[in-house]
Amino acid sequence: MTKPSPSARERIVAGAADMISRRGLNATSIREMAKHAGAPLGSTYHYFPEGKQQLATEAVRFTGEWTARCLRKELAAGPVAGLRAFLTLWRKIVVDSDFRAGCPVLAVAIEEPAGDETPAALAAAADVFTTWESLLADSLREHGAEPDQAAQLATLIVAAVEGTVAMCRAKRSTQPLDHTAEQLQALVLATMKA
Amino acid sequence: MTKPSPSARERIVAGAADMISRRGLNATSIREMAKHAGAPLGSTYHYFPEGKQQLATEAVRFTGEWTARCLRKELAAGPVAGLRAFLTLWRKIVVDSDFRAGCPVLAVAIEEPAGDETPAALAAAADVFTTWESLLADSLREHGAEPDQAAQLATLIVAAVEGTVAMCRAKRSTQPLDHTAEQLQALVLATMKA
DNA sequence: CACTGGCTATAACGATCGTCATAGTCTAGC
DNA sequence: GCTAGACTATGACGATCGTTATAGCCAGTG
Repeated sequence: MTKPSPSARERIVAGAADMISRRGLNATSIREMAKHAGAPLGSTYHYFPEGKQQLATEAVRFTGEWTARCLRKELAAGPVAGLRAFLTLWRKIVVDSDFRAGCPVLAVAIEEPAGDETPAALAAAADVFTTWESLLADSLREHGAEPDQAAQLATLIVAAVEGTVAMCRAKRSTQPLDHTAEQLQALVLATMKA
Repeated sequence: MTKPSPSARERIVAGAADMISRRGLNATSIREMAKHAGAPLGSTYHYFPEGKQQLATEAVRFTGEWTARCLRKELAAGPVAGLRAFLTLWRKIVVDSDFRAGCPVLAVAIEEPAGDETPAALAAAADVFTTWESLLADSLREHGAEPDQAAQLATLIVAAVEGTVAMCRAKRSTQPLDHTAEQLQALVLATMKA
């Protein structure tokens, strides 16, 4: 059992998530993903026999789980801490990339399939959004929020953060994140108190 | 004939905005945009000599102005009415397209340029976001909101709506829009009252 | 009438796409 | 050593991309 420092497969998935978050799914070629991960093109189809759809699906799930893990850990200290961690996580991605990277889940959610079937990657994006919402909503409920208020606010948080990250990229400024952070934090506090 | 039907140029821009909102910028070819508008490929480069970047830029501006016009009109009846119109506008686009269309401004904002220069289309997207925010913030201020609260809330509204539309597409459900609408409406009311 | 300029029609350019096929290399277990 | 299977290397396939070039049509003006 070779025990890989990030195995080639993992490197490809992580790199694909990064590239998709910058250029979008359709604009990122499999050749570039392979090169970015230092892997040969042939390996890509060895690890992901279903091709680009499979790779995109795994990249979405990878980002979703990584973020969910971070969220889960910080939510132990309460919804406000979780919210702050969520915001900090995306702020770091935006700033570190000089406003060039965003959320690969959003990028995949926005591009329609060629045919009319629902691609696996889109379904994976929906799952990721739902997971994030559930984590936030559960924590809010545990801290005194009304059940439906908690669900609504969780949706608002996820949607607002995704939208804000995109706005920061367009404006090449973190001001939108500052605004959204203030408003969401106040709203979470108010919802918990009620 | 004053203007028998939208001119060929306008049809191309409007069609491009629609296609970009469905498939993303990079996945929409100029050939498809021309065909979708019933125009020959040659005409595209006649009307838009700078190529795809120019067409994308005009599509973003077109959507931005169309939406701003709608927003301006409804904001005359106050921030709550404006918010409701904004939400209704995007809900209609999502539902009428059977969850296949979204916001072309967001789609353009998310895709990085090939080189490292800032493409005109991205700058246009930033302008559109800023315009929408200003309309909302001004109206909020006119109705009793604190100036910085108004700016923050305006950013939150635009970001949340953009993100929510994307979530609705992924989930193939309007529930995210319902959640976001409730939360934002309550927040606008509370901000005005304060 | 000829002419001009906006628009169309058609074909081509090199590049790159997703995918597949095939042969070669490496390594673990017998 | 030898073989099986995991991985790499290489190259090709048809298609489509953004863009350009060139020739043709067809109003309106003189």
